[in-house]
Parts: sequence; C-alpha cells; structure tokens
Amino acid sequence: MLVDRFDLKILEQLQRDDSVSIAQLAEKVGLSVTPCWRRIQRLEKEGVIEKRIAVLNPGKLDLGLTVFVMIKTDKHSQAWLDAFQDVVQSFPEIMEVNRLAGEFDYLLKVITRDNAAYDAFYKRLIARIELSNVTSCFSMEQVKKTTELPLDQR
Amino acid sequence: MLVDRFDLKILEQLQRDDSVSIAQLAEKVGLSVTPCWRRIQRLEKEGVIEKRIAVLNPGKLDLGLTVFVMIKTDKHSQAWLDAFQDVVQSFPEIMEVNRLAGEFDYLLKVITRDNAAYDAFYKRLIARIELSNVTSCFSMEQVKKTTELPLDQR
DNA sequence: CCAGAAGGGCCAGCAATGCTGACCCTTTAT
DNA sequence: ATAAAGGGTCAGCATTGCTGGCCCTTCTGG
Repeated sequence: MLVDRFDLKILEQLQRDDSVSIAQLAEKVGLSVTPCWRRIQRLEKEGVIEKRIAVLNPGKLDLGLTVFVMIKTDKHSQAWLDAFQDVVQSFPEIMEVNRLAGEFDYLLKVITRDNAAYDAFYKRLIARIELSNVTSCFSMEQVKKTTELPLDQR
Repeated sequence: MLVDRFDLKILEQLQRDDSVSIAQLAEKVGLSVTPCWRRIQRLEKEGVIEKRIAVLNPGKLDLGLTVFVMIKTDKHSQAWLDAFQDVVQSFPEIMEVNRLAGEFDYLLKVITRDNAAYDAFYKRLIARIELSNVTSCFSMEQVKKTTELPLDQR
C-alpha cells in the first residue's frame, strides 16, 4: 500500500484542521464525498492517522515553562535502560524523550508551570534514577511551533 | 475567568481523544450534555482549546529522521533576529524552535526523510543565514512522545 | 433574611453530518 | 478483451451538533 497525492492532500488538511466536515474536505482535495470518506477510513485503519486530538494553549493553562534536559549516563545495561524508560513514562511533565547519537545520550523536553515546579520535578527525577550528567536548558521563547509534518518534503 | 475541575476533565479528555461525541464526553466528566457543550464552546472561544487536528504517524509517511540542531550566533541585532525568524518559519522541516538561556542560543527540532534529506536541508539552512556554531544531534530512538499537557500538575 | 446571579439538569426540535450500500462509468493492467 | 480498482452519483437512515427555553439549586452580597 502507498499514499498517493489525494491521500497527501487529505492528510495535509486534517493535520492542520480536523474540525471540517467531510463535504468541505472533499471539495478542497478535489474528490467527491464518498471516495474521500473511504480514504480517511483507510488511512485510519492503517495507522497513518494515529488519533484526533484537541491542541491546548499551555500558556492559558499555567504551563508556561519549557525546559530541555540533556542527559549523559555511564550505565549502559539493559536493566538501567528499562528503568529509565519506566521513569520517563511515569512523569507527565516529560513530553518527549529522544535517545541521541553523539555527546549526549538523551534529550528530554519538559513542560512545567514555573521555575519552582521545574525544580521540584528535577529533584523527583534524580531521586528516581542515577544520571551521571544533567544539563537543563531553559526555553526563553518559543520562536516556532508546529504540529504539521512536512508532507511536501516526501 | 479561570479553569475549574470540570474544565480540566474536559480538556484532559479532548487532548487525548477528540473523536468522541459530546454525549460520551459529558458522561465521562460527570456533566449533562448542555453544560458540557457550553464549556467546550467557552474554552474554544477563549483560546484554551487552540485547534482540533489529526496526528499522523511520521514513520508511515517516510519521515523517520528527527534531528535536534543546537545553534550559537554572534549576531545579536534585531535585524538578524528578524531574519532568523523568517528563515525558520519558511522551512517546513523545522517543527519547533526555542530560544534558550545558557550555552546555546537556539534549539531546533527538525524532521526529515533520511540522512540525505537532512543534509540537503542543512545546506539550504546555512545558505540562508549566518550561524557561528551549529551542532546536529541525531535522534536514534523516540523513547517517549506525548501531546498531552500535564494538566494534573497545575 | 432576601434577591439576584451563576450554573447545572431536563427537554424539545431542527439542521447538519456521519455513515453505508448500491450502481454506473472510466481507467488501468493483465 | 476482461477484470479489477477506484471515482462519481444518489438515496436514505441514524446520529450528532447545536440552540433556546425553563426550572431548580447553590452561592453571594446587600
């Protein structure tokens, strides 16, 4: 199975705005309603569309602080790795964790209310797992933020 | 205006799954349909709910490479800042840009198809704006990824 | 103590949308 | 030449979205 140009147009629209009716969507992508709807069904079934969600405004919810945490470890056992996985999953403040190639082992993106909340988080984190080096980079300003994948670059 | 416990329950549900009917949502949060619907309207009007979108699977769309780019600059004029803003906005591969406090000035999150596509992106980027130091950190594995804000931490 | 405001519950009802099946037609591939 | 894939159109039912109206309880301030 592959994703053709119609699919891409549908996905582009839906990842930007999910609140349109299928009739409107069909018109935008140049299909009639039925095949458009069938494609959406297929894309959902195949997992190309993972979920439909509401995007909230962190600022209005008193979650104004974003911190990137760079982590080095000297433990490279499977046991440590499993433990680390469990720990990061259990913290809702941790939005994203990537294992990196290069100087740092992990990069975490953390969202909290403020400095005090971050500090509390940090203490809880290092109490749960041993990390040989932790560098916190505070975000001063979100210059760009998008949830839209670059589908035109495929 | 503030966000009360009912609002939080509604937001928690919606940021997880937007595809439920209001009737189902109302039942989950312990409200009847009408007040639940009115709250959603209010949350949208006030911008707490920013948008409704479909989340796509990058892997199934041949967008398997995530790279974090750390940037230092020695230009700190308003003109450079404006130019930088324009440049990052114009690259769809750049998903997120944060201005940092500390050693690095900016952290970019970039999504591309593969190594070759990233390299092409990198060349286009440095051709567009002068950067004194650029460090690319390749993500080997996405250990955690969530779109759900930690509302219980408020 | 009373009055008013806020907000939830209930109900009714129309309009719009979601969703499905059936059938036809064109294009493409074997 | 034939079959399969996929788009177009249409019909139609069920569900949902959305709105207004009304009542009741709770809370708050005079």
